[in-house]
Amino acid sequence: MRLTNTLTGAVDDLVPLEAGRLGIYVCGVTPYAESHVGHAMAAIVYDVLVRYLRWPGNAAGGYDVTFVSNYTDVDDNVIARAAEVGRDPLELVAENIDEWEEQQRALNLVFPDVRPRVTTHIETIIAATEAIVERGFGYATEAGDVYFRVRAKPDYGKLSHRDIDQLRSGTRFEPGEGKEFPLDFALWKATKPGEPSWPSPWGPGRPGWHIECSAMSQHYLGEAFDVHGGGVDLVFPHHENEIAQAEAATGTFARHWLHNGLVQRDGEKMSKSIGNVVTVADALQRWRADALRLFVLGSHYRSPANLTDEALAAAESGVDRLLSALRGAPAGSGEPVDPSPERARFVDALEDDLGTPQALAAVFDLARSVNRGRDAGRDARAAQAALAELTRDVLGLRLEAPDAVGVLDVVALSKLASKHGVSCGGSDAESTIEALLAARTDARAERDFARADAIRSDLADAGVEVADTPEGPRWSAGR
RNA sequence: GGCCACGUAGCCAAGUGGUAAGGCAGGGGUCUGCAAAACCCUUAUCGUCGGUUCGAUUCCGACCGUGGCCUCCA
Repeated sequence: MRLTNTLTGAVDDLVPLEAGRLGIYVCGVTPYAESHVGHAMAAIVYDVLVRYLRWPGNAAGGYDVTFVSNYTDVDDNVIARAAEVGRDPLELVAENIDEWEEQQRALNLVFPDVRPRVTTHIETIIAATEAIVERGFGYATEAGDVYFRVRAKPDYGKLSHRDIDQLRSGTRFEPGEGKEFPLDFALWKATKPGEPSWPSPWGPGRPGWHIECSAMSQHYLGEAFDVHGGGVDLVFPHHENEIAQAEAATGTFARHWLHNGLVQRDGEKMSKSIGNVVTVADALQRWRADALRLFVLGSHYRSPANLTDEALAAAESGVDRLLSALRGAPAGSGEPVDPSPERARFVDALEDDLGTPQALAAVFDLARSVNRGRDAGRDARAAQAALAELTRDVLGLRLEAPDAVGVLDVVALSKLASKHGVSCGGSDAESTIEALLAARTDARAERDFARADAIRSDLADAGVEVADTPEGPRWSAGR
């Protein structure tokens, strides 16, 4: 598989350090506030990457992937936010993590194998900081802070492709207290009153930003590992600093750096100041998880994804299209529909820098083949199975018919039954609907289309869509 | 101000030195009692202006526009 590597600026082959195995670390969220669709986009991108890499159908026959993604559960943002709302920082964080994990389930995301948190890896982080200091890449101040010595690392800036001089000019890096150089950044921050802190060789304090990711990723994946990912906004300084730290401590680090584009709302940056942030909770309220996923996968992961109501409506329709192609599996006769051309295109697309838009095009073409074959009375079962495999296993779509009964109003339905003079066999929604449909089928047989259409339209008002098929009426509940 | 992306049909979005995937929406048709779904047909010359080339949407330059990073951020 080929993937764009920010470090080299090229599309590089993904060559595992150990044959058949891959270690992937993705920067997770800092759970100081509600998660937004940007987090969801990143999560979906790396979810599909991991699903694809594990999939036996990929060009390498499937990798054994270890997927690690962290929670930075203590940092400046967390502390500031907790103070703002007058809550305990760790409690606030726990709540946001719980909510996000519930949403991850709703989004059908594969959980990382390890979800390390800063607060449970303080020892690891202190050890990494000590290694950096011992090797001369870090220094402690009298105040009990520890800084990374940027000038000790001549290749600092190699990820974001900038140099130290360029960074220093034209910016407002403030020479912090005790810093040797304006660009030096904190590995360890001495505690301030009211902040969570842990004992360390430099006194009580807490980890700086950046260090948790280099320490925890190496802890779980080894000093050198395959892939490190995150949003483009993390390239500098976060990932740049991670590289500096990890290489300072161990001489090696991640080989392949992946960065996803950011979500925009109606062509504008999503930001709290503009007030256009769409939270995951909002999004899940308005759109199906499958539609959100289809929306994200419809543009290349490195491009910005412009979230508009129209784009999501299109994605919703796209989901329905796939859903209807997966419905029913007539055996048919004659030449079976062969899914292999689309399957090959799908694999080729993903092999080439995770080309989900083209993979999706192959999927939609396969859906058309299924429908076409089915209309022609051919055996479309194999094609349908392939479609289900590609969409569900690899792209992580659920493509389940909506949970019918739960959302229906039983009382309204039984009123309908009496309106149409139908007695139902049971008191549940399902049997009421069946009874109404039976009455409609009778009406149609008697060519009483007025009555048949009235039943259909009343059911539609109650949220039940009715479609006539050669096998008889089929109903489904809308969302 | 510095660094870097992007600008493709009504909307979203791929892609290529030799006249442009897919989705949604629209138009026409088939099927249906009528619908729905499905199927078939149909809808672009690729921001502007120059340059290189036999030929550019694809390469180079300028300009305009949008976005990202340089400070917290997926």
